[in-house]
Amino acid sequence: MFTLLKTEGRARRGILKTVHGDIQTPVFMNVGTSGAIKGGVSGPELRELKCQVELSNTYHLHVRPGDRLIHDMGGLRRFMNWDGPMLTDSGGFQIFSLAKLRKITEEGVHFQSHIDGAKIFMGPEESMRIQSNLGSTIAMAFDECVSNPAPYAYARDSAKRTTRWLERCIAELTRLNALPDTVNPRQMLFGINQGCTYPDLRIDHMKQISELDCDGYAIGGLAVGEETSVMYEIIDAVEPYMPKDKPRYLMGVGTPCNILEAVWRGVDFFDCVMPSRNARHGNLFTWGGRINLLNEKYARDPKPVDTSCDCPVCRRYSRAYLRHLFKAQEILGMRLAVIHNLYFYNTLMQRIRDALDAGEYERFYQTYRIRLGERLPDGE
RNA sequence: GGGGGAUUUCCCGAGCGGCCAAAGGGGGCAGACUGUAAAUCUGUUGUCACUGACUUCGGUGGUCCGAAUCCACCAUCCCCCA
Repeated sequence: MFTLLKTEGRARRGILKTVHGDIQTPVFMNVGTSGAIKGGVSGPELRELKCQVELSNTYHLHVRPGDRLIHDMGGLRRFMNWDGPMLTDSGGFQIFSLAKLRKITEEGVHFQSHIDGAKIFMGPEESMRIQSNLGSTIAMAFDECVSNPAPYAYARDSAKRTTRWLERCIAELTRLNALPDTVNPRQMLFGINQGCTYPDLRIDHMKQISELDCDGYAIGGLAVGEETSVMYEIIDAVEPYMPKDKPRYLMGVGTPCNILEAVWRGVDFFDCVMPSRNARHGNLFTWGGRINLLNEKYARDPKPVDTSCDCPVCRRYSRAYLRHLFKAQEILGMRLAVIHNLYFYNTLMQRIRDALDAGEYERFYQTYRIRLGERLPDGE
């Protein structure tokens, strides 16, 4: 059940009530693909980092350790000790990211496991069965994430197939939710809009899937090769056709600026590997801009990563120490960096919500949208 | 005391007469990263007046049109014999 609390222009402030707790939106979901945040942050620790929703992946967990095993262990939330809401991605993104290891048919997709080369078949029904076994709060429809740029005819045919797959997902999940040993019998389903960079295809597809009764709608297939300006144009084009009373999720996005822009355009849910991956590579976000901890200029810098941040890392450690940990390849360095970046993203969302509550989002957005993408100026 | 082997750019290490400012690692410096095959990938790493010039391969002197590469002596290190 999604409740819209307030709007400012197209920007929305809402709450999604779920069986695993309420989700205050706009929200950023913290990515733990294989049932763990890379860099070593545990489920319970996510709470301290103000994480509301954890995200894991159907394909990866099916390959290892197997979704049936996770079902038998009580579901992924219990398995990884995360008691809040969880969203599972469907495996559709792996059609894009593992493009060299798969073959698409109407029925589904044949993957070659990136771990051991084993043949894996995943169609809408398989994806729903796996996600049901994982027991996530929200399951994502099995879609094809197409790499941009793509030919018009391919984009059109692929989007049509994604619609047919969505109908199959709905039928299968309805059946699974009714089974007696289902981990979460009230698992929700979000449909996914596709159509590459073609506004007419995007709109047609959105109109079609909005007639199917999903619990939320995602925009997929963006930030996969096209210019950022094109991504915004597509959101602008498709947003008017998204149901107002359901949550909207921009999949895989993005930078802090992308999020500010997309909230301004009416998006409620986000997820991205950026805070964790960049952290592992020494790239940290601050309210004054990005910093690369590996830079020599931080070798003797006693300041915290972000002088205005109250995360567990900024309260205790200097840039110099973190840089040393990275240089010495101590895993603590990565872990602390990931903690900071996730806290930053979750705090960014909290401040977005606060600004919306106060009716001051436009000012907030204009203040930060450029700054957050730039390098932290020297000496700050 | 006698015999043999070594010494290369920040480090390790290839090179054994011209195509060598010198392979490949490491380290250093910088950049990328958007529903995670990513603790990964890319660039760069002698100096400068930088599509060219200059200095460099333990030291000094030599051979040669030309030497990191050949010769002599010196220095340092390692191994074997006494």
